[in-house]
Amino acid sequence: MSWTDERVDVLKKMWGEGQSASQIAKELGGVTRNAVIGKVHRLGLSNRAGSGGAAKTAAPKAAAKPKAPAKPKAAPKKAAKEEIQEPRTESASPPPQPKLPHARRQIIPAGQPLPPQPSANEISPEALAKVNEVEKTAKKISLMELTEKTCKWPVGDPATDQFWFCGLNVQQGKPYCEAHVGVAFQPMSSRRDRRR
DNA sequence: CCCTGATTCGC
DNA sequence: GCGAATCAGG
Repeated sequence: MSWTDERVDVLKKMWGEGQSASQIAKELGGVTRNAVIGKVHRLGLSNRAGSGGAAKTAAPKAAAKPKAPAKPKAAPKKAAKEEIQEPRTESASPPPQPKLPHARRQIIPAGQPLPPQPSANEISPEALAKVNEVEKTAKKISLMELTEKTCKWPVGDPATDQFWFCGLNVQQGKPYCEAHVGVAFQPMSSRRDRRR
């Protein structure tokens, strides 16, 4: 596959939306995430920030990279050195789309085998909000569609057909997606043992 | 281990 | 220009 206009377009769009390189690669098909990233760089839109910013996983790395290759697979040539990078102040990036802060609380029929919802009053509002968001965009997969990589967070009442599993990509290792991990695994904070 | 993006460099 | 390999961080 080559980078046709349309494909580049999709790339730009998705990258602008904050999609990950791998996601974009999957979407486009025929390319790996490396290809996507490489293209992104060549297009000059490496960082999605731009405004004065604070790039979390980008900036501070730009420097010399003294490799000590134990695998002389390629002759370590000294490539042209990039002098000083000019932090262009371009603002061609599309404005982020803040979701409406709908505090829509959905009353769940409270089955029994509901996920470990630790007294839903001490969960950080942040996490809850996030979960609510997620449940809107969840893939809503069935039991049999669960895989090692799908969030296994159940939603709805198992007794009704209004039941499904989140199905989003799991956070890594964990059984839930990031959002659900947030409410499922509450750190042991705010749980002060006021007893006694 | 999974994932991310960043960089290098042979092609 | 392209992207695999690699690096570096979470």
